[in-house]
Amino acid sequence: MPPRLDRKPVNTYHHGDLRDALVQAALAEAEQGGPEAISLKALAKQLGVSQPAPYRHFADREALLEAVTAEAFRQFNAVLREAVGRPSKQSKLSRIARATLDFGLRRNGIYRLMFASRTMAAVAKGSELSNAKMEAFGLVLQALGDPAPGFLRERHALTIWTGVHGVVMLAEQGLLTGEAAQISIEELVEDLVKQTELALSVAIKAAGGGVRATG
Amino acid sequence: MPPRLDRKPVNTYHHGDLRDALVQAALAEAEQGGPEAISLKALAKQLGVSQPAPYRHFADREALLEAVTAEAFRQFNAVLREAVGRPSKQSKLSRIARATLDFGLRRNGIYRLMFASRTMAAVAKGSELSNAKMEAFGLVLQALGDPAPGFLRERHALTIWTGVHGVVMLAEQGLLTGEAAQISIEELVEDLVKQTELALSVAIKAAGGGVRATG
DNA sequence: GCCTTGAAATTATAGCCTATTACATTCGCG
DNA sequence: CGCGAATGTAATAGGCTATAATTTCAAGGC
Repeated sequence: MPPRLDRKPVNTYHHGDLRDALVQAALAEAEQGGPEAISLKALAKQLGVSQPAPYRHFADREALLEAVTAEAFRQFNAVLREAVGRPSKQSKLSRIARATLDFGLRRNGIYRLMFASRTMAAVAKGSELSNAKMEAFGLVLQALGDPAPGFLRERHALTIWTGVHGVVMLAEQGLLTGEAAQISIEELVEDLVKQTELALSVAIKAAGGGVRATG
Repeated sequence: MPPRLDRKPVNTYHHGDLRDALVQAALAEAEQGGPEAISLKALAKQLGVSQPAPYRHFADREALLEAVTAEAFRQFNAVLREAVGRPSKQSKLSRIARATLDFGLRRNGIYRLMFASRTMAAVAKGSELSNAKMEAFGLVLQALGDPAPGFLRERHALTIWTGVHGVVMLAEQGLLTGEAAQISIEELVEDLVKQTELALSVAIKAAGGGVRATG
């Protein structure tokens, strides 16, 4: 673990905390223009160091993206936790879905970094990134509450997860605006939540008897 | 010097059909490595022309990507039409969903080009690309059948559309494999379809009385 | 049949970017 | 204080997009 020092732009030759500065700056960059907007060279210039300096801290561009994505997931998870914890009349599931939608639309560049870039594909299982990702999914799972049997919860959590993801991605591409969609995006997500809750209640009722195991 | 390609052109200096050759070659490239694998320089070399040659036919890289995406949508639409037309015991909706899933997983590079790249975002409304996209959505809409009132159909078509999209994207990122998912991807999509059909039937029943119009 | 003309392709070049190598500087610990 | 490890720099190679100026070719008017 690299030591997390306080922010110190003091030094001249040694930056002090270039690694963290790079991650933060890259995150800001991605927020504007998405993953492809992250340029090591530009970041180095912005931070006042030479171009190759970042390579002291990251093997290559992909390694930086991975670290940035991990940080992004941490922020995302914080948002989800807040949404779950907040007292509300709405169901936890609805709150999670809305929070995700909101994050995905408002901070779309970062969202794409997390869910729509090639970065995640080849990431190791025990990595901090992988863990952060799993935690996010765990929060959705949790939001479905206790009543549902394990495998049902997982299944419906995935449905919500993928559904909201789809909405965000397509909305951001303009595929949900124009002639195609006279429906507001919020309504769409709300429908998704209701559908899932409906299906879940039906499934629970039906599962009173024997239940087949998935495998 | 380089042997003439398998396409039709017979000419030496003038390629004969460079534009189309570029689109086809780029599509093949994207099939392997996704949108980011498309390099004008590499394509030019592969086709035996100089690097700047492609710029005679496309203003910039983005313009090529747009043309390639349009072609990809044409192929996708053909697959969907086939799925809808094919006689089957399963519902049209289910067939559409499965066909989309299959396309999204098997030809993932192309799928990402269509649905997960920045290309679509800034595309004009009347363009061939935009039209091809709308046609795809229309096919989903069609698959929901007549029974549902217009706005309900649209809403549920979007739910399916976004849901399957989410499944494909997350699956391809490995977010649906490992500890998280003991559920098979196919099951997930099947659930999605059933959920939608269930919700649709409930909604239709409920809509027997007054129906509010969506803005 | 020549000869102009414009489309298509070429060479040359500029400017980004990632990444590596070899060298310089600073930190911090004994 | 001094030395090694960590950190940063300069120089460089190579890939990419894109533009400018030039050359080649095909075709139609005369």
